[in-house]
Amino acid sequence: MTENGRTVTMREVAERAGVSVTTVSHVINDKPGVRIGAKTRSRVRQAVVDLGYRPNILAKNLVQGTSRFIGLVADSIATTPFAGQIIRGAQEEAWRHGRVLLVANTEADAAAEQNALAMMLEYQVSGILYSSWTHQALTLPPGLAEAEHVLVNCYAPGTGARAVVPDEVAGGRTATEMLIAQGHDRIAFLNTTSPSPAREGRLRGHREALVEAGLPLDDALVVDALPEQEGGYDAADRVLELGATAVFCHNDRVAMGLYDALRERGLRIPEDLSVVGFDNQEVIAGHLRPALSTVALPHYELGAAGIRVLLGEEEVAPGQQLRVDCPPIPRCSIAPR
Amino acid sequence: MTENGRTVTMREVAERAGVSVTTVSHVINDKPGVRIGAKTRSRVRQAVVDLGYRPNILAKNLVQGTSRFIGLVADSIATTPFAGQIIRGAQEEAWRHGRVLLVANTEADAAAEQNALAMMLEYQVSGILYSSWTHQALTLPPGLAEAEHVLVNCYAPGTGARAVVPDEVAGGRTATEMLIAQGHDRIAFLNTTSPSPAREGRLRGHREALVEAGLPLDDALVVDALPEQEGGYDAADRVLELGATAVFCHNDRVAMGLYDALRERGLRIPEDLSVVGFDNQEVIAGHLRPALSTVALPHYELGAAGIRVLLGEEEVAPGQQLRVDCPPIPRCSIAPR
DNA sequence: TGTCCATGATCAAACGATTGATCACGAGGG
DNA sequence: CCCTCGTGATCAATCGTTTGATCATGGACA
Repeated sequence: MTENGRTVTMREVAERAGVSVTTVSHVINDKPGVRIGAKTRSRVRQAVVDLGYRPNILAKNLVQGTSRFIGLVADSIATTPFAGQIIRGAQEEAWRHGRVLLVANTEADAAAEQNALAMMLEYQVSGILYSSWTHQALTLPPGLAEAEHVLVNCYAPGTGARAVVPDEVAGGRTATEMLIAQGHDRIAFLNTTSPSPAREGRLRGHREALVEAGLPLDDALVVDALPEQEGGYDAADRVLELGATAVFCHNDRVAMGLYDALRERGLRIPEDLSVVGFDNQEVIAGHLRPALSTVALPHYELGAAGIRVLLGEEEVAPGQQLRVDCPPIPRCSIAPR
Repeated sequence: MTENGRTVTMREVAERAGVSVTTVSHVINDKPGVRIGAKTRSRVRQAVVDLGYRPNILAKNLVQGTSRFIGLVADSIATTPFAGQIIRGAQEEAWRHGRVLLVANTEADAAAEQNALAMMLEYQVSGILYSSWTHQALTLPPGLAEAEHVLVNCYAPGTGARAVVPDEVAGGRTATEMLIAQGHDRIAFLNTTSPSPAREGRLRGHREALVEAGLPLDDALVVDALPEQEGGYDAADRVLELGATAVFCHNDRVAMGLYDALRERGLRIPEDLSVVGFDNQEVIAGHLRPALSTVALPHYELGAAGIRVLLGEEEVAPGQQLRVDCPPIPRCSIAPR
């Protein structure tokens, strides 16, 4: 719309420039292999700016039979700040490729999910990113198969769907190495109790790091903890009993709880105990005292990589997972032994 | 696309049902005032499901001249979890009205913003929501005026643009009242130092509540604090000197800092000091020990209300603001005097 | 003078729907 | 037997673009 409220069409531009719509189209799109005189070109360009013309992409999509839409269905923007990062990553990467993201959040509601998928298909999306805020295995909704799709932060065994997930194993290794690098050799691991790729993966990485450093594997040092603030708080005594000098917490919230418990016992971080978290949940990790050293879940990258896989810019075989690095975020909660 | 990869068009449905496209269109849209025999109807319906036909909304939009798109430009999904809630609110409300949200985040980059606006206009959005993650005054980007628009969590004085903002004054009053209700009469207010609608509004609301309760206005009780964790941490001594029994913190991060400082001094919340925050930043407020009582910034509602205003469902005069309530979120950090 | 060709621009058919106007047909009334 | 009318369905134009085919013009060349 212009100021007068009406939509300016290509025909109006053509009339003002005294040429045909075809010519206008050719000029605007710089169609190669088409000859338009220099002065005609500039006359058209002038008309375009004079009228404030904007092409109607919908019409363009229609005739070209291609759309620049990519769908993103997220299961919960609500409950977590993480989803926002996935969306942002996907959105910016899509943008870079001249695509537009159609976001739908379905709070784990199957009906809403079907609706969202139907809508996306109606909008002729060229592909769909199906994301989950927590790294997990899941079954795909019917309908998803009707478009090209890539899973983000989740995977669907046996479906042949390609997925982009965080590299939990490498992440667990990284966290542990951050502690080992400072000379710690008795490291407790507050791992979550609920089975998940995160639980298994981080544990494996943790062990790999210990083995690599020639440290003993002591199962007693791996203690169960609810993956929340309470878990860390409650596990504090156990950690102290074990005589650990450093703790790898399954996530930042657990670390937060541990902080509180230690403070109440008059212990200092990192002087008395070094702590490393996981997730890099900004508001927590960045604002604890001392700021929490942690390992980041690469949500932004997951979203962005999802788009790249969808657009074929990054190769992933059917049924395979692309594992994205979890980078270390050193802050102030680790001291040398 | 169906399994065979091709897009099913209305013509194919028509052929299979042995009728014209017109008839198919009429049946699918249940066009009132049009007569189609019962058996033809069901033949068409059957063909639709057989072929897995989905209407091409782009074509529909084109001929009808209306689009179901609404644009949302957000200045930073990146730096804050709040933006996510605005997006979610807008998205769900748009959805309820059968609209689709086109999200663009422009990290305060003017060029990106222009791009985003251009893109949205090309997609024939029927309106644009322009949002900021922090409640503030700002100047509108050129181009925004080309479509109907509503500002969310910000306002632009002198432009006549309608805005939806949180009711800071009422919020400040609410927070203070939560403390007064428990018998507190000497209440410190750790207010931010940076000028903003939040600073002025919450202070005004704070004062209104005191006056209403017949309490004295003591300017000494309003102390400056950086609106971060550090601000709260550093202000702890001052609060204790003042002999306040309760503290209203400008935001949850400030409260978090105050928590730390008090814990270090061996003081307990809420027994020794009652605390109320502002923002209801989930990860913080919900996970502090004790959980922080606070006042919520209604980000979800802001987004949703923005859509309603845009769609004319909620009346707001040009240049006026719609103020959205900031509801109290009682948790465990306030004790009776 | 007639032919050929490069140049510059237009024609017209699509894309996939919607929609007001129109048509074919048989029944009922006069 | 003709006219009218209700019923059921189709015709054809339209939305704003793109795009392969086509046309008009004038200069170079034989």
